[in-house]
Amino acid sequence: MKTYGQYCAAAKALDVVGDRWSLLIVRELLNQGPCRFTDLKYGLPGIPPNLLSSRLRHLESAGVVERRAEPPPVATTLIHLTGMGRELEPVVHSLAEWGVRFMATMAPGDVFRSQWLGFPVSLYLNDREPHGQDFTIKVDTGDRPAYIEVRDGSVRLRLETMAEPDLILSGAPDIVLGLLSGHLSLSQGVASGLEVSGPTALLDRIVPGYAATSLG
Amino acid sequence: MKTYGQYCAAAKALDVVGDRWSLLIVRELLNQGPCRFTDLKYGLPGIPPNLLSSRLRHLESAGVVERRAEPPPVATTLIHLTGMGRELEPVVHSLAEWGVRFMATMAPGDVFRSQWLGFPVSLYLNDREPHGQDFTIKVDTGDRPAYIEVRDGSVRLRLETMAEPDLILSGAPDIVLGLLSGHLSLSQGVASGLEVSGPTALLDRIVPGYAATSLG
DNA sequence: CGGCATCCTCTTTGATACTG
DNA sequence: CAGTATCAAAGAGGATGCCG
Repeated sequence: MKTYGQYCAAAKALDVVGDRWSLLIVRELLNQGPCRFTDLKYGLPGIPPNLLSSRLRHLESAGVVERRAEPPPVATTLIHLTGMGRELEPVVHSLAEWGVRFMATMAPGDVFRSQWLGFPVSLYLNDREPHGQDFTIKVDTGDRPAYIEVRDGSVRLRLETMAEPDLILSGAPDIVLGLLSGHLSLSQGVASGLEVSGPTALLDRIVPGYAATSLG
Repeated sequence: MKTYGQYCAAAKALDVVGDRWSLLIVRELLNQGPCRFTDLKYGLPGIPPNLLSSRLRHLESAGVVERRAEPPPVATTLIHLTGMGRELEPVVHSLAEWGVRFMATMAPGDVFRSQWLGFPVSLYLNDREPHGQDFTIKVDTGDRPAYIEVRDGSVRLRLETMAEPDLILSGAPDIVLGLLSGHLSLSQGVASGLEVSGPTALLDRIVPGYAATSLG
């Protein structure tokens, strides 16, 4: 991309990460951690491989990402965020926070990846009973499963397989999101095809307005 | 721009404001307030008018900006940010905060506009003596003058003409910025062509590390 | 496979000129 | 002042091929 040629901090930032796809590459590395080329491609549905390649070279030369040849058992090079790259987290998060307003309904053709649940989880969920028992919720949306881990008073999204979840949520991404954000009650979710197995009272601990909506 | 087709909050946000120039248009409206087409064009050096026009239409249909026909004495329509548009402030600010690292030197050919001093002012300057006397610094960088107003413990950038500033700073944008950010001492600034007239001790009140650098 | 590079078409951009 | 018109050049998107 051509630089803006403006001596302004915001324009200089966009000179580096303002190209199409660039901030989404950073999003993937923030959500997934160090990635192979293929992992990035999977997390960026729609990107042509030559563009991914070109963007990575640009971000690498700008010092946002770096490649490291990993020792066995990985046996490939992984793409990491540098310190400078991690400092883009506030940018990506504020964008996501602004963008949640468009998530009410899923457009036809929209693709979903489990790791994108990270934003709603950190935005909406917190543990109302920080000294209660730890628990785990498995979330299945058609992509690989993700896990909401409630532990030591914090709520985190995990992408690795976790044994014996206490609750399993299964359904379309927008329905699961509606439930987690408190915009949909459990009964509304179930009416829209959500399947729940396990003690639903656990949701009470972390979902905003859950008590209210479950009464209604 | 084609939508990313991803059911992800960050991608949805970029579907709306991810086009080239879009976030800079928002930057101008945040810094300048409601603008005429021509004011925007001046604050976005390098933008072709058809692109500005096209972006404004897109942002308007997305609900980020709106046009309002102003009564006399304005006698033209002004472009305003909507509430949704103002909520992009954290996005633009976090971008600017990330981008200040590229401001150490001004690239040849870079254009500068006074209103862009708003970011460094809110990022770097605060009043160390909130109960001291109010004062005003006029900053002249070749573009129209801007004023740093220190009043009631807060430091703000003003773009309207203000009478009788207590101090006048005059010099190239990168030198003025170096001084305001504390990366340049007063003597280094003067050695680089900065002209100062008035009681320089006032800078002590608001510039980070000023005491240290003025000693060194 | 994983990690790109190539080719081709289509859209967007940038620069300039022009109009109500 | 507030745009639209025109046009060349650059970039994006999609398919496919190569090479360890």
